[in-house]
Amino acid sequence: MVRLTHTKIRILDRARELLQQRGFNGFSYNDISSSLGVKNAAVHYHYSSKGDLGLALVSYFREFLHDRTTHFMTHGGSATDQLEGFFEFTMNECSENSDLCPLGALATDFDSLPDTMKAETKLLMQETHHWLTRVLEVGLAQEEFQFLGDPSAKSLAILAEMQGLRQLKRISKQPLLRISIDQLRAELMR
Amino acid sequence: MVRLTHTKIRILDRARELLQQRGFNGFSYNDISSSLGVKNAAVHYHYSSKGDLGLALVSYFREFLHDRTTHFMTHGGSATDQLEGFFEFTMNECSENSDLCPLGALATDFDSLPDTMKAETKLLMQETHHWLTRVLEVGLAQEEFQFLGDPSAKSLAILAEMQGLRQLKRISKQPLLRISIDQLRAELMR
DNA sequence: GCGTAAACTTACTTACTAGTAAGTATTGAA
DNA sequence: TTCAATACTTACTAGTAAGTAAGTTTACGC
Repeated sequence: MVRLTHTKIRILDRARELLQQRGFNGFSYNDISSSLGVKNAAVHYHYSSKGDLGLALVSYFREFLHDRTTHFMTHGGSATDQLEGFFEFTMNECSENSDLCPLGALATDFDSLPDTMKAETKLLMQETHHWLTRVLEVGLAQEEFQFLGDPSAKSLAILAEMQGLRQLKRISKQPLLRISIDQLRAELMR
Repeated sequence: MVRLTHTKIRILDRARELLQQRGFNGFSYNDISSSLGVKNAAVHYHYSSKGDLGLALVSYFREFLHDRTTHFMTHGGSATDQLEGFFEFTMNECSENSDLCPLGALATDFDSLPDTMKAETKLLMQETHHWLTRVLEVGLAQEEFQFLGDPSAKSLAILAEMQGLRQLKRISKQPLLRISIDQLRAELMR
């Protein structure tokens, strides 16, 4: 018999893929189970309701963000490195299979999400916003960046632009991100 | 007996509301019929399939865009007026009930849309992009605007930012749009 | 080898989805 | 006055959604 113990991890990863491809209301327990070769009830065994699964998903995104940014947030570092890392990550995730930004995928279905998921999604957004704001603040202080307005507003604008571009890319099927990131870099960097 | 002849129009308008609130896969024929006080089959009478309804919806958005921009596209005019009209419309639509941008609402569910809807959505995006690009071109030539990069890339960035902001606003429940539009204006206008 | 817990499957339920077939009321034209 | 089209309703279908109860297999500690 082959090992099955990592089923929970596989479920979460498949759910993540499906979320970023179809939105939270766009996939079912059956979509997950059939592609993993297990039964519907196996998914319910690990995540008793779809709300539980969704909550675990958003928590995963929060942890991922935390892991990637915690060193910068506690010890500082180059703002350019952080921003370039963000751009690179976004472009990789987007080019592979046109995955949506998690926040973008959750936003459309936001009204129908259970309250626990809403709260967790709000935290994910706040933390993402907070991190990028900090990057811009540091970049401004270290004279790596230049921009008008305050860092909080500018970081939100950048996040919104990336999120929107990843969605528009699915409609137009063209590599919109490369050009827009180049332009953003040109505007931001001295 | 009260007049019912305008049922088709009411169906389309309610479907538009639901699309911008929940996405295309987030509402059912029953959601429409029950809130209009008619039966499920009445919706099917006017729009035989959900794909038909969706196609009519996207066509409606295209017509709306065309009506609002045709004078500028054929006779020219002030680029600032066009841009301010766009900002004002976006802010009104967004503040009323946190409606999503149509393209944003369609993007998440894009993969599952019927081909006819995909094609029509692509046209809506192209036409929106083409209009805003023209506005930026004219604004640049008339020295109303200033920005880096080419107008096509910049207009896409603006559209993506607006779309993303309207989504993020639902998560944070805060008036993000006003600040971001102010900032965009400050960057763009001389 | 025995008991127990973890990790499932089988087989089901209830609710809701898009969609349809057949019937009914209303309207306007010939 | 009849005919036919329009605009529906009633009553249904097949498919799929999330969720559950009860049984089965596997691994491990004792």
